[in-house]
Amino acid sequence: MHKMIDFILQFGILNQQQVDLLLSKAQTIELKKEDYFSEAGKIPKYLGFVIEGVLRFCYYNNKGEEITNYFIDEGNFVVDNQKFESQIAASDYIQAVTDCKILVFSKKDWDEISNTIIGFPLIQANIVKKCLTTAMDRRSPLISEDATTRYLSFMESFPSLLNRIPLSYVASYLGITQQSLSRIRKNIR
Amino acid sequence: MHKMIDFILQFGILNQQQVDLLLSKAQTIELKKEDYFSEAGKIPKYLGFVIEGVLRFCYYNNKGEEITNYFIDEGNFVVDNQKFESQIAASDYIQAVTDCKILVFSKKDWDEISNTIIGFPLIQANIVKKCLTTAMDRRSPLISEDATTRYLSFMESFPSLLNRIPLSYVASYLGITQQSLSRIRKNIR
DNA sequence: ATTGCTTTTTACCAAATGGTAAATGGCTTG
DNA sequence: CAAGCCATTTACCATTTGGTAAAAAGCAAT
Repeated sequence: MHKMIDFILQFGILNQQQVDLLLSKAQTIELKKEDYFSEAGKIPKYLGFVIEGVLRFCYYNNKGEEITNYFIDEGNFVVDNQKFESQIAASDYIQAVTDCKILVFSKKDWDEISNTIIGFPLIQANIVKKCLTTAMDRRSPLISEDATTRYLSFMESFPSLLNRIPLSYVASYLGITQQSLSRIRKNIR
Repeated sequence: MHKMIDFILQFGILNQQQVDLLLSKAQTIELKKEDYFSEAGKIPKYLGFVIEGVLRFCYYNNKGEEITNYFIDEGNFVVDNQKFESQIAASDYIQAVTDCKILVFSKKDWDEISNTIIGFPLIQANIVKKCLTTAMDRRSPLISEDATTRYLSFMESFPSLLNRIPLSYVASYLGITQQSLSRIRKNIR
């Protein structure tokens, strides 16, 4: 539980009463591998903080290929930002890559927290900013480099994920086929 | 001037006095093509709103190649977010691609605005969120598609830029060589 | 240990992209 | 108009990556 509070406290100060309010609203859910946290076409129900496990953002492109956009692991918030906030149907799936334990807040509870704790909307906006910036910094270099460099860069971004997620997801994250990634790993060894 | 106010008003309400404060702090600067708005290794001086012209974010990768990361055109804020806010040396260059007219705020003035107008920090955070989300939505699809699709997607993202910026910048934005882009354009015709 | 299932690696050839260099086209300046 | 400069296009071949298919390896259940 406290991991989440520590995370939030990086972005603003909360007193004990406010921490208690937050924790009182949090529910724990468990997802099995391949379960969806939220689905394209549906309005996201929850904002979550990952206690254990790995999730991925993914979607289907024009050609029907499944593309992995991003990974989220322990100690991070997982949420379809724009869509949760405005309660609009999502365009991405958020799927458990491993079994997951996630602390979640419903939209209603989250709004109540936002309305009760002065300054919470700013804290929240700053968390989102941080997450988006990190995502951007990880994702951008993947465009202008060759596949080998992209894979090395992935390993730097997500060192703990390497042996926990299928190669096919990594390949799609890197924008190459699984076969190419396999070949690249062979050459690196 | 009003374009900027309109932009801000999407994210929160300001009264006339607050609008006047903002405008009183804004200075207009002009950049010639290829001038830098901010430079890698230097602390960003300004936060700006582009009145006229196009700028690009770029950096040099390990191999010394110049990579264009993003374009900013009229009607948008241009700022090295994290770095301006925390006054840390930037890692990217922000360069004028065409002659530009930009409304700028110094860090000192911007802070004064933030401290004076209640709720302005939240407005600001929401603007940044919006810009980052847009950037992310434009940038992400570039990874998992072939070069032709990436170019088509670029044209959708920045329709007004096509005939205003050198092909080499677009190519680097798309992660391909100028020659490949030229070939792709030929095939599309 | 064996079976069946899934993931990963290989292999083969086709297609796309990179790298070097030269040709073309467009624009500015004298 | 010509000369010079820069951006863009082409051409050529080497390299990388994709697509299809099969083999190998890992893993779980019996």
